Amino acid sequence: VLAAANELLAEKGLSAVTMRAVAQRLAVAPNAIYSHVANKTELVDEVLDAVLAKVDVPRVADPAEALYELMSSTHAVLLRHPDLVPIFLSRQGSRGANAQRLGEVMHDVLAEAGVTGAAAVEARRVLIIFTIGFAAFSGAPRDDGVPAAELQRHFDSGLRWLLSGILPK
Amino acid sequence: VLAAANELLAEKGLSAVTMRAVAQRLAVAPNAIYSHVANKTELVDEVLDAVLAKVDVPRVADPAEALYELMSSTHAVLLRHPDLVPIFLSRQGSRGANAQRLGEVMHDVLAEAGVTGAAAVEARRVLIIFTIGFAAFSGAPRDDGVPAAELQRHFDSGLRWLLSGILPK
DNA sequence: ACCTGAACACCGTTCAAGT
DNA sequence: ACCTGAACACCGTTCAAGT
Repeated sequence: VLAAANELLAEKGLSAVTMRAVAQRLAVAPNAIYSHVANKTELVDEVLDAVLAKVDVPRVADPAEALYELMSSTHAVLLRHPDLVPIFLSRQGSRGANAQRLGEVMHDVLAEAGVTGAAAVEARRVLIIFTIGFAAFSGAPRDDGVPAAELQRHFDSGLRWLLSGILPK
Repeated sequence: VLAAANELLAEKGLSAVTMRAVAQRLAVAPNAIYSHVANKTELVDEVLDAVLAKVDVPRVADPAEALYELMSSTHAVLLRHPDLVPIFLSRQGSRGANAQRLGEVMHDVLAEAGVTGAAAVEARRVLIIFTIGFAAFSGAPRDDGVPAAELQRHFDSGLRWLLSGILPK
């Protein structure tokens, strides 16, 4: 079921992931899906978390650089699924297993950099929101002519600004 | 038509803004709406821009403080329409008249602060995305117990970090 | 445990026709 | 210019029933 949903996502985007389409792909009646998943929200949540599995966890010594790479990798993965990103943003609350794993990685790296406690929670939240938010914006269908490379540079700048605000000097 | 759509939004949220519901409120057949609007996307775009009319444009001398207040006001307005925000983020490209007006205000204030040209475009984009992104996250239905005041503080911190990165020292 | 058939209460949109 | 009636091609979800 989850596999079928992910295939549909990869092939035809989020709007093609309907209960009925998933059922059809499995050569089964539409309502049969409800034997495996409570409702569409739950299905989508699982699909979302599956995407996060593709984020690379960096292994570099410098914590500032590790954070930079972690957020860049997340940004890149999200850009490959533009239609998912807005839903990501509205659902976010460390739901899935992969989301939680990434949250812990961030926590550890921040601790290495000397940021702990409430400051770490704050830093993590700001970085996550900035990253997902930027991906949502950049991945949207563009009617203006802004090139992807420029958006990428702006993401970089913003990320650096935040990191230099977050990390102790 | 637009008025009916905005009423529905205010009363019952975005999901209640359907072509059929708007038609019903006007005591008219569903397809009659298509005499006044090309499709649902166009309707929603107009509803979105109407919301932006509520943002206060600050008139304080210090450009740093003006930017802070402008973004805070935008954030506050967006938080009053949580279900709209994800769509905002995915549609953003200076579409509506109000969005454009706010963009120009930001441009002017940045110029006062000595930020012009490509740097101004970059700063504007980063600030807008951060603000909308944070509103999208904060406005989402919370299953975790994070209090609104804490999210507000984190928005503030992030905004200050960005501003100190953006503005010349 | 997993599936089907049938139905309910919806969507956005189009087309031809009326005034 | 603005509306209607009727239809098309969809949705998510539920319920009773079958294996």
